[in-house]
Amino acid sequence: MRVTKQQAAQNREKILISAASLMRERGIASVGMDALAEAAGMTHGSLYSQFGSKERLAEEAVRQALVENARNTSDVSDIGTYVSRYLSRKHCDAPGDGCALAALVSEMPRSSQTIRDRFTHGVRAMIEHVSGLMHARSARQRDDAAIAAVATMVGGLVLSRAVNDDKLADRILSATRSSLKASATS
Amino acid sequence: MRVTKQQAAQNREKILISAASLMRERGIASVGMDALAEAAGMTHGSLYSQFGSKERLAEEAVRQALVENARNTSDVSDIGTYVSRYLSRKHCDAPGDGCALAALVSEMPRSSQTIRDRFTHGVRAMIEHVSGLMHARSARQRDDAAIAAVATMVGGLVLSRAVNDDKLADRILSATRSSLKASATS
DNA sequence: ATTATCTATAGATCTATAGATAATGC
DNA sequence: ATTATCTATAGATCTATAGATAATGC
Repeated sequence: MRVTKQQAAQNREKILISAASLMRERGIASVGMDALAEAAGMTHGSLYSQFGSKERLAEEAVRQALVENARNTSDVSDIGTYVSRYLSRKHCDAPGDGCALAALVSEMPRSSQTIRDRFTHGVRAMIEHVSGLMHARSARQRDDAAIAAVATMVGGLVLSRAVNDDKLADRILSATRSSLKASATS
Repeated sequence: MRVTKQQAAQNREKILISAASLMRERGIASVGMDALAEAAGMTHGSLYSQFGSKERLAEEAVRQALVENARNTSDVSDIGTYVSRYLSRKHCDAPGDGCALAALVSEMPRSSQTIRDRFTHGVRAMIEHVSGLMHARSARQRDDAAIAAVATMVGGLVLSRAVNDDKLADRILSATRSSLKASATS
């Protein structure tokens, strides 16, 4: 049942992409190798021959999710668009395709150093992106404003996903959006 | 090995308090009944005779954690103090004694309805408390400002706990603190 | 007699590995 | 000959239950 090198590389990509999505949806620790294998359309034995361990697969899947995030937001060049997209119903309802920081942030205190390092790098990347969209005079002020904006976006998104009431979720999204837009114009 | 009714009630309290703390530290799903029993100084069989299932224990432990939160913040009557305490190094380093919303928020999308209902109630309670400390004219404006402040606090805290770099963690805490204090005086 | 707790264990699930299979790659 | 994948299974862990124990509560 051996496949071509090319096919094996494609399978690896497929595993990574589906794992990056599934881990954001269900959590790294909570999702099993069987579920990850099924999502990729293979048996779990194949995941082990490709990655060796769940930890290794998780490391690569976190990298994959962060790369997807960077790619999906690279076209955004103004803070209003960034905030509107991030704090949208669509983003709220699609954790598997959404921000890896919001999806994985709570697991980081219990994650390995390698995974936390990659996550931390992703946090810095998001802060730098948002900082570049800020209008404050000094770089320090822009960074501080960006950090606060990132915290508000991540907090607003995870809270809107957590609550068991759609109206409250929408209220959280709209209140955080308008707060960020008000502070951006001041 | 039977104990008095009073002792049994005390044991139940002890289990609840240590479970509320351990679940905030390690996550509801990630902590096992053995670990919860050990933390309470009992065997896991005792936890089952007291609560029947892990789900039931988790439901009560989430309630316990939210009650503790309400009690710990009931004395705070100005927004500056609230923000300073919430976004402090001390709070960041003590998830087991800290805000249940920040500790459990990411698990809620995968939690039972009962647990999510209690969590949602806790979110409303925090918003209402913070709203009462806001200076805006209308109730609607105060609520919106409170929601945004809660999102910034929760986001800032979970991000500072997640990153693998103490300097960045401190920067996140201080930037979110100053952002919230600036918006409170405007 | 009732019951809070403990011990032992069942059954499910999870990570991981060994060995077989079958097709590629040299 | 090498290797990507699959099958079968080991070993650990996790939730849960049955039955024993021993002291309370009526």
